[in-house]
Amino acid sequence: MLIQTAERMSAAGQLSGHGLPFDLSSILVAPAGIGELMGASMSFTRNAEIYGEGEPADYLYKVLSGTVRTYKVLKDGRRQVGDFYLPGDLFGLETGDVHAFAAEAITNTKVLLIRRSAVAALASRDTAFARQLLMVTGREVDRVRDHVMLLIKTAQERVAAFLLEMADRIHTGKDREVELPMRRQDIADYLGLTIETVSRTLTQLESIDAIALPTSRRIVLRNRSVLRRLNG
Amino acid sequence: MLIQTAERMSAAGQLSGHGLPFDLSSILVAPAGIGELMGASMSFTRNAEIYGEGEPADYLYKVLSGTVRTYKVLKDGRRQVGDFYLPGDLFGLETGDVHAFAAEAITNTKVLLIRRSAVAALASRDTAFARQLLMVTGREVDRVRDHVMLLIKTAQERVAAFLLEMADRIHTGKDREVELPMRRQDIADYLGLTIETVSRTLTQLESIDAIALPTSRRIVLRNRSVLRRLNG
DNA sequence: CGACCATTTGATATGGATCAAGCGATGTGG
DNA sequence: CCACATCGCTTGATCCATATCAAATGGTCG
Repeated sequence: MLIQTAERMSAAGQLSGHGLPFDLSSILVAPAGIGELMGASMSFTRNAEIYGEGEPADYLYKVLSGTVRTYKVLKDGRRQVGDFYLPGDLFGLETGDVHAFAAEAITNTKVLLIRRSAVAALASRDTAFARQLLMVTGREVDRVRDHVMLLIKTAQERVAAFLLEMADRIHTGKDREVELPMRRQDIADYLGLTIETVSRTLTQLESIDAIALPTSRRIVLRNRSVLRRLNG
Repeated sequence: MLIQTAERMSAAGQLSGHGLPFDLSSILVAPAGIGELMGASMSFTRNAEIYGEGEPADYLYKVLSGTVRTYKVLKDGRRQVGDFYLPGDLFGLETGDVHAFAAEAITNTKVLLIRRSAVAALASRDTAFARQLLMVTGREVDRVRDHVMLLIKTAQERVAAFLLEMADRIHTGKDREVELPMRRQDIADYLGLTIETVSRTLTQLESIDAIALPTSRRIVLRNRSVLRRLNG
């Protein structure tokens, strides 16, 4: 990723510069926009790479708008999507000094960049910030563990769990409906299935009236309890 | 787990009581035994429960001797082993206030107990400690992510990766040989396979001279590069 | 020695993958 | 503004890796 091309703001400087206790929640949970006061923001078009696997992890990112996928590709081309990130979500936080997964924009996406060095500096100065950072990382552990639990389930269970999760995370007006930002291939690679199996499973869920598919991306959750029952 | 039955030591008291900078590495990487200076130690026999899923997470644990498995059981009985923990490894560190996975001793096991509240207190006082805690949690994220990558591979690839990992982590005298502490069922539930598939795959790896099986638990890595090549 | 438990091996079934086509929506150039 | 190319998705037919069901073998301990 070329940082030079970004519209840079005073961001990282402010982050590491002030001495006041810093509330991490402004990065983590504040509505998109507030965080913009302290970080360069950058835009990516559909399918653009935000960073590659193995690149130096100098920044962490907060989604301001759009959707992001992280993924890893095995030698033979199999791709595993690690997670999807929606507005307000933080991604790119790594243990090592390089990114273990690559990141791409699924739709046109705007992200806030936060210097990793600034985060580290602040954490070593501000205990409350450090605690929040630890919490965020801990939640990431939980999410990845949930992903492991997902991958041992049947196709029906995986797809049902995926739909419920997305319905929870994507806040549209009506809460019986989800507009999925990602393609079937992304879903398949997240769930460890093929695109055909995902498609067939959706059709099948439709046939038992658990969902409806007005368009391929728009999904109506007709019967959440049926979907929930499909979980181990 | 009933703490009352443990041989208690001054441990947690000391941990939270002193004001000196505390080196987390003594908990994390020091040889088993050193850590014992500050924590209750407790012993568990083969298959004994250390804590159950959903129990309050008041302690975190360091393996002094033996081996531990963490796991979760789905409604229908399918079991997923989260990870195996060997001497020196830390487990039971949670985001929430309850354990997301249960923990059991695989062999007779001795663990060091560390009060979570003491860890939290120390982290808020000692920046270096907090940083190390974050590192440990970050490494956990990496481990779980690796587990996800494992679960999308073929049976051969999973078993090969498992053997290589165990050979790296279990330090016996000779490094061509591993003595596995866990049963086939544990391996199967870790890899998301059945016990029969694990067994057959081992037999198959033996037939191509990648490994030898002097006994069912003892595995000789005859040809590491073949095993490594079996990875995506 | 005998009972039990762990592991292996064998026979068969099956869920999801693969291979292959068709269909619908979207966008582009004429 | 239409015709056609492209892309994303669905559907169909078949295959295969792993699960399931079943039995035999081996190892351990009272």
